[in-house]
Amino acid sequence: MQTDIRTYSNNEPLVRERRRQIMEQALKLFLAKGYKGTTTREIARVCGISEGALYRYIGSKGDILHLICVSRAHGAKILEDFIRQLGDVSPTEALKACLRRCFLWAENSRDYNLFFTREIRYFSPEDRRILLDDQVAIVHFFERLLIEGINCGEFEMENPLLVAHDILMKVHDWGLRRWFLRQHFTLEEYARMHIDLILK
Amino acid sequence: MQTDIRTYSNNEPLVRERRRQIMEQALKLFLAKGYKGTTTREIARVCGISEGALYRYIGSKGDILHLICVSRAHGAKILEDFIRQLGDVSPTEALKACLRRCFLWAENSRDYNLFFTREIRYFSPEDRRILLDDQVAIVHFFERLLIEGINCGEFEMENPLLVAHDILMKVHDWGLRRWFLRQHFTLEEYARMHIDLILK
Amino acid sequence: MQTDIRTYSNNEPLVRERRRQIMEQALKLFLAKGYKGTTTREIARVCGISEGALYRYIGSKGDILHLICVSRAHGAKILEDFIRQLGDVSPTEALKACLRRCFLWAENSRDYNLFFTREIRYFSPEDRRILLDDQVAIVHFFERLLIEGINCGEFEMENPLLVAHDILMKVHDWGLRRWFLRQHFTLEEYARMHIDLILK
Amino acid sequence: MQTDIRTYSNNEPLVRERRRQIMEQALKLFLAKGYKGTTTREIARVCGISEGALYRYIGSKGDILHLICVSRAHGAKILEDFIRQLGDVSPTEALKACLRRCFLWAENSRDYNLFFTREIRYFSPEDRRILLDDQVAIVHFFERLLIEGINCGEFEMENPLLVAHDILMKVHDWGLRRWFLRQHFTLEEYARMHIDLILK
DNA sequence: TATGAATGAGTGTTCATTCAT
DNA sequence: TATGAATGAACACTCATTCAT
Repeated sequence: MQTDIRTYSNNEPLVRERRRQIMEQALKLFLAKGYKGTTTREIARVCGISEGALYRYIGSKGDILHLICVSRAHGAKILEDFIRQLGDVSPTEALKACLRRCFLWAENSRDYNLFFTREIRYFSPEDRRILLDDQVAIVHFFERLLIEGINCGEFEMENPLLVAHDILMKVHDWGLRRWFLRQHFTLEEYARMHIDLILK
Repeated sequence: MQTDIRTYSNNEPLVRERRRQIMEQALKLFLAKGYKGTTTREIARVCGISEGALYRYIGSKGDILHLICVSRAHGAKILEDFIRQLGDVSPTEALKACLRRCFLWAENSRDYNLFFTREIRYFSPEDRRILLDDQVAIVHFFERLLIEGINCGEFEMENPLLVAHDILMKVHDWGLRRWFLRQHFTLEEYARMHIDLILK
Repeated sequence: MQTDIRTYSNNEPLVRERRRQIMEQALKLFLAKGYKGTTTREIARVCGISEGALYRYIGSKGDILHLICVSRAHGAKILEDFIRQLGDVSPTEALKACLRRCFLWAENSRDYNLFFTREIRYFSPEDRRILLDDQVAIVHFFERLLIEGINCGEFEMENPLLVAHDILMKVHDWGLRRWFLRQHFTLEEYARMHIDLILK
Repeated sequence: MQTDIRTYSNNEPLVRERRRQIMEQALKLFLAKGYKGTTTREIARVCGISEGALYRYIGSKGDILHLICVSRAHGAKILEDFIRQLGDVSPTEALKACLRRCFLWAENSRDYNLFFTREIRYFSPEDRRILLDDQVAIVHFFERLLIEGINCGEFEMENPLLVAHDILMKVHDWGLRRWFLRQHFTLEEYARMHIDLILK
């Protein structure tokens, strides 16, 4: 029974910080060797703590997945916050800015997105739901943006949902196929070119 | 030790056929439960053979990954063969046909592509190289096609490599994000819309 | 998942025999060191097999408890069978014979009874039910015998249930406090004296 | 290493009181979850102290067993004290009173007796000796009482040791098989009936 | 003196691989 | 050749005990 351990000092900043460290280190290992291919011993070692200490901060190996999930499934929220701060701009300007922001997010969250794509199977059903819902929310965020632009007469397109999905795909791609893209483009170039392409 | 087993009856058609069966059955399990989450016992059972017999056809569990790799990392080759059979057509027509062929391939190879994406880390460095090279070859195949079209004056674009990469991305996407796309499009619709989009 | 192992050759006599051996050896260890104090490693070692082999025959350490339970919770049945074979005798004779049989059972099942008394906590609720029910059934078996004798006028007693319970208690005691009783009585003597005492 | 801790403030009443508390609380847990099934963390928590503080009062988990042993293996002494206070009464009266006292002791010490029976194996050999010696002393206490009565001509029996042992057995039984007996008798009834039975 | 984080050997269990039959 | 029982190192996780603060 480890639950008692995790609850009685649950919110202390020190514990939260430790958990963040564990999550960060574990993610690196998971990316390099796979979730199943990584042992708790290795996680403890790269964190510089003993196996026993590891279990002071997590309840089980699976808990690390949950920590990763809750700390990173916020793509849609980031965009919503971003557009709110953007103020009153034309749909074209808003789309451009959001796309740039989204590519930046993909760059920063590259490891997480890669991990979610690869290891989605090992997340709990609830966490899986959260992860997928975030993806769907991002698509619908861009769809709304596009529809607004269409209504203003700034864009013209047959199927805004398809284009919105295409955007998310490009964004992910920067993470997933970076090994290839990096040889040919910087993020700046890649983002600009795709923005041009989408806006035709 | 796998080498001694694999050498003594390496080319017999029966052995090759068995290996294909094992690979096919194992892949299904790997997709459902992950490579590490699948036991050799399960593989033997779904193949209808004993655990001992399994090791007559493979040298180790990892060998199955190799079998999957060599039997399926042929995307570029399929396209080359396809275009050869296509005969003498305009770049636009060739591109359209190749795109359609490529979406079809993505549909048929969905499981394999998904598997490669998720479990790439468990492949040997050599096999990883083979897999990545095939992806690069597909991109360059489309790049050549696009450049040909530009030279003929049929297409016009800033960066054919970017567009070529975009194509591969869309193709993979049909497999990877099928759970979302299927709700909104059929493969036919999706292919047609993207072909239109690319050709503007 | 070990269940698949246990099911496909479940009934083969060899497997059953192995299971019996494991149960027997494990019980010895459990008695000497307690259920929780005994490791599966030790069980495997005294059985002369590897840890992996152990799990071919049992699904978990707890399963051994179940094996012990089903193989030994038959005290009431033994008595019923015994009295059936006894044929037509007077209640006094029947009681005498059954008491002797029951003391013999206690002698033979000493380890099991001791184990049940000590480790009842670790049995599953279902097995616990089975074990307690058997005890209750033995008490009621003797109660019936006593009531019969009372109705025939052969015995005379205030509360046959109390006496029946007293009998079971004495029987168990031969097992539980043998270290003391053995110094003073043989089983034969002990049984005879208690039979006299009960029949007054 | 427990010795150094226990020696330096061994006799301070505060320390002794703490130890008593720990023993009392730990016993409750041991009874509910078994000795091996109870963690030192749990013991510390129910005592309202930290894990580190626990080790100021005990040297090891096993020490708690010793504390339980020395504080409770006094059945014979209780009876000796009781009979001394009883003054000058007939053997029959003395036996009756002692039996009643002993049933009461069994009722009050039920948890301890149950614990000793179940977990005897985890006690040190020395403590085991102490516990068994107390049992033997109780039997001999009653044996002496019975022999006295026989010599006075008040009782008549073949083997007073057997009867003495039978008494202890009945006494324990009230604790061990209480789940069954409670359904049919109160302690009062049970004691009275057995006293009648023994005195014939 | 008291705390509770840290330790690491040990637990039950799994599974790729081997090998007697 | 085929079988499946056997192996044992490795896994996720636990807990009595220690020790810096």
